[in-house]
Amino acid sequence: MARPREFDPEVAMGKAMGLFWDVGYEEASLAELLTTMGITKGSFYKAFRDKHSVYLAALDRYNEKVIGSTVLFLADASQGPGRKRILDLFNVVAERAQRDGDRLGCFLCNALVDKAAEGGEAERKLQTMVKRLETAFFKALSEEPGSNGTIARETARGVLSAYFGLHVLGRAGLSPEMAEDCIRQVAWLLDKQESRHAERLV
Amino acid sequence: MARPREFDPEVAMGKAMGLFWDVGYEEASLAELLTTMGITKGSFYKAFRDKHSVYLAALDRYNEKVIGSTVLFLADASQGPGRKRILDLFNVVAERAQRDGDRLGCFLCNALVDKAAEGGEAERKLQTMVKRLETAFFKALSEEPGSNGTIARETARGVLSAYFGLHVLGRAGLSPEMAEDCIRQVAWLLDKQESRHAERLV
DNA sequence: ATGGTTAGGAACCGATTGGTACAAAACACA
DNA sequence: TGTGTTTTGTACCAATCGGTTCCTAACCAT
Repeated sequence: MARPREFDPEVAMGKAMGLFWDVGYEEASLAELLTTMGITKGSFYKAFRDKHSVYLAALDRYNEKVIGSTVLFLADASQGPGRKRILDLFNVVAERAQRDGDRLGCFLCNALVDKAAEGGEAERKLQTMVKRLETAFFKALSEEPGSNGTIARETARGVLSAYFGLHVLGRAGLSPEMAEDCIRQVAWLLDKQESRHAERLV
Repeated sequence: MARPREFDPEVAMGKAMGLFWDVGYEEASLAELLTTMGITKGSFYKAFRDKHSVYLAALDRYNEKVIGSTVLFLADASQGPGRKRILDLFNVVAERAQRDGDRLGCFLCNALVDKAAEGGEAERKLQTMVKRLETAFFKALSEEPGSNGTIARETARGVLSAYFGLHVLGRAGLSPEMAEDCIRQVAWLLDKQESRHAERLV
């Protein structure tokens, strides 16, 4: 009994997330946001509250879609052992960073550095996402029999920081050799954890 | 034979660097920049070109002062072996990140993520800074007799990515346990390199 | 066809953006 | 004490910021 929307709020939010992901909160002007969403001001303010709430929603969306699928991948035993899944993830990240024109990096990582997040609701969202990633790594590392929780936790955190580090390096243009070497170090961390577990089993 | 400056451009630039470091380029409005520099518009535009050139100068200053002293520290053999110097550096970073109110992180890391850098002169500056840090780690790792260049290079790059990763985690509020675990992983990477060198000496 | 209801778009808002113009103020030198 | 030169502060600028208002267009139900 009224005029229907001409756009899909879901896909518009997707576009919005892409922009915030790419350029951050402040750098994304409302005008730019509107053109990338493909709607005009009227529709925007009818459908959403304001720019900031769209940013928060974009963070939620990233949590659901991107973090969600990486967590799923890290938990998917059909993809091989935990060690392999983690390395595969890193390889995907490195490959994407090397595709030219693709300097998105990781929205979570970018937003952590972006000052827009500080203090408010955004910061809490970011912290829960960090926690989610950490425990995803942890679980992938804990699945082997004989694994030790403390050791797996340590390793997971080291892997997490390497994960963010690789993304940061990706923002500056990541050479294939650099990427390869970074990933090799992660592989060492994983090997180290395996051998420490083995020691405990003796 | 004319009116002298009432401010020291050197210290004003220092304040400017602090602001850009803290909040990034876009987020630092000219008005905010002026108040933190302690000068007014007239003096600003007489002494400097514009906001962007001050940003570039701030990057240069960071390169000279902060990166410079880090590189010096990493090269200072009187501070103990290379392995210890690297771990000491990481501990300093972690401690600073845990002091509350101190969420600066690393200007280089922040600027890499900040979209303001992309494409222009800023990006080149950032890339040279990254390279400088990498070779500083590399040299610290290469000083031991019997060390292998390829292995040291790999390790240096892994350490570099962990370095950035720790800074990113610091922006989100770094718990002491998280910091401890991250640093322990770096220690493992360094141990790994030592044992690989030892193997080659057999 | 028509009335009720909502979306869309453009005009408009005050505030703020980075930057310029210019007059007054403060010094060095004569 | 002038006088020339530079800094300083203020007034001003167009452009853009995020956001509101309001009228028209478009749809559904009757």
